[in-house]
Amino acid sequence: MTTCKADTALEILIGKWKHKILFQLMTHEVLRFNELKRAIPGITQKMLTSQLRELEQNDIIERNVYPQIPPKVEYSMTEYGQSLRPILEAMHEWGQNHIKHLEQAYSKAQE
Amino acid sequence: MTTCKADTALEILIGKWKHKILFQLMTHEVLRFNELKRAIPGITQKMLTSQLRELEQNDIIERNVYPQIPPKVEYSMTEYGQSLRPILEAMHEWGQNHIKHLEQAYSKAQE
DNA sequence: CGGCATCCATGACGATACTG
DNA sequence: CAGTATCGTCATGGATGCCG
Repeated sequence: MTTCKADTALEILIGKWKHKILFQLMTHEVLRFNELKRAIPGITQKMLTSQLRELEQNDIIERNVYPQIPPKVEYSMTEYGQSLRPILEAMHEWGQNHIKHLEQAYSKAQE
Repeated sequence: MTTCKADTALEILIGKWKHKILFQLMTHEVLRFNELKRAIPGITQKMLTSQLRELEQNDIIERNVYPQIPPKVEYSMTEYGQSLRPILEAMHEWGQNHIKHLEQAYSKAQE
């Protein structure tokens, strides 16, 4: 416990977009490339592609290519990827609470 | 739940060092500047200082200055900061498991 | 549709030196 | 002891254009 292995988890979640991608895939089961792109405002194709590749390499998500024209590629979480769910949800919850916390701190500063 | 507030939590944890600092403070209650520096190999003074400042601004840690020569500054987690503990621990645990997962994937690749 | 290749800006991070 | 201050770097992320 003296050494910190949270690095490993953070390495996978870090990046401006990865957790957002995972959130979409946690709530949608299966999504196509452009569905993800639409669901995540501001992300560029390049970023979406690279982040998906990294998540795929880490066995967090699965990439399914349908060899047809026009191409169709579906992304979904792997069973292993599901193990991240509690962490993501905990962070999500904590984040929401933190916003309240900030508001409280702000109103106290106004007194 | 459609929007992802995990951002907020990640913003606080992101950075190469913040989670390591928090881990030390989670396991040690109170630490002085140089104690932290020694406990986290590779970190520079500049990084330690800046990361501590950011955590302090987010009300995660507390900074206690003893006005004396030589100076003495102690850092500890705030009560609010303790709310991050479950997340850090979950990530730590997940990280350890992930290492095993990688080893399994590797040995399978060898078959 | 779902990419990849290229170029470019920014800022996170680091090395080093100095200070009350 | 616990910091600033300054400067340099390199990776991350972003904009754009082309392709099967």
